[in-house]
Amino acid sequence: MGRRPCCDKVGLTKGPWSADEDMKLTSFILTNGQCCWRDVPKLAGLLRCGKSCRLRWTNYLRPDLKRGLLSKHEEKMVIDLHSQLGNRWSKIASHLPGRTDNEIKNHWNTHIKKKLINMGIDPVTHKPLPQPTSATDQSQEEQPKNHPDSDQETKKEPTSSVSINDIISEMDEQKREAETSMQSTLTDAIQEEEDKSISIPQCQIESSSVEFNNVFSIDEVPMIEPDEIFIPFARASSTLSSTSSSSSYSSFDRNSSNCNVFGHHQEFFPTIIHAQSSFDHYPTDKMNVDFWDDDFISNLDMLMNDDSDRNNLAAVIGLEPSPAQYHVEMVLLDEDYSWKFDHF
DNA sequence: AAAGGTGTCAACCGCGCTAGT
DNA sequence: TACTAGCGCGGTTGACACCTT
Repeated sequence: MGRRPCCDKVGLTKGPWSADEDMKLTSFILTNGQCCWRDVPKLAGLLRCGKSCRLRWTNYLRPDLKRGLLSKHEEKMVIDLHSQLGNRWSKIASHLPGRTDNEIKNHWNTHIKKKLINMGIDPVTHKPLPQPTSATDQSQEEQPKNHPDSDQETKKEPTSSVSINDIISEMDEQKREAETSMQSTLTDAIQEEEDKSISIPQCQIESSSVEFNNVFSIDEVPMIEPDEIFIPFARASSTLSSTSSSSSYSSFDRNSSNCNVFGHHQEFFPTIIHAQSSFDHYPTDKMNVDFWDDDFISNLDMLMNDDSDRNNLAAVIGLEPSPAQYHVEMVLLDEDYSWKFDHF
């Protein structure tokens, strides 16, 4: 037996809300606060059911809502939270002030899901797809969800570094040839850069034990605290990776939110960004500063998408501007999944 | 310029959970 | 304990905008 309808639908308006309805509802809520939703339409003079009023208010009229597309760091948070919480959109939304569950759900279904699939990552499990280009993989998202449910949400399935390696090594195989050709030129540029001392206040500059090999395991990547995020400028060459532990690391000025990726150290690519992003230890208010600053993200985006920057970069290191030679990937790793950005 | 296809997102639907009686 | 009412959630739909041919 189905549940009784929340209200008598006879004579009630459905569909898009008019400006007049919005105004009535808004002024009512602002004057009286949120009370019993069933009574709201009656008291506000609306021919809507209470449920519709609640939805309209929470998803659209609430004054604290952010409008517009999710920023990159919000998107990243959504992905990370989804890997931990599954399709619990309201839980995810609670970590993103000003965003609604509906908005996040829509964004997930229309944007993020496709991105992940294109990256060869299963949007349900957040693990690499077995055969990323196979058409049959598309159907995987139709499979029953295997997210941890509520009593399991803190449990994490161990990520298989081998499967991640499979994907990455496959990609690396493709870029190895191109990288080889630029290796000798890069060596000179890198040596020159290593002679410089990069010192930026408040920036976490440290050597990394991570080896940026063609194939790397996330097990080899040390977890760091969010406030210790650094940007290692690994060379776009596997054979140069062994020098990364002694190389300089560029980073960005946390106070000014200026990223120095392009300002002074264009010789190097940001290859790996690694952050422990357990939100249990990473309160939302911290997400608005430091690493996830929009300026920083947009600068990275510029590097990854702007041909002129690539060409400038090529000029600096004395190469012909050919995107194929700079097949650089930016990988963000988490305990549960790896997230590959576009590589150019 | 028009038609068809695709993407986006606000809104709806129905179920589950919880509090009250 | 059983039932009801209300709310919140996730899944789905449909209208509109935009894109492609």
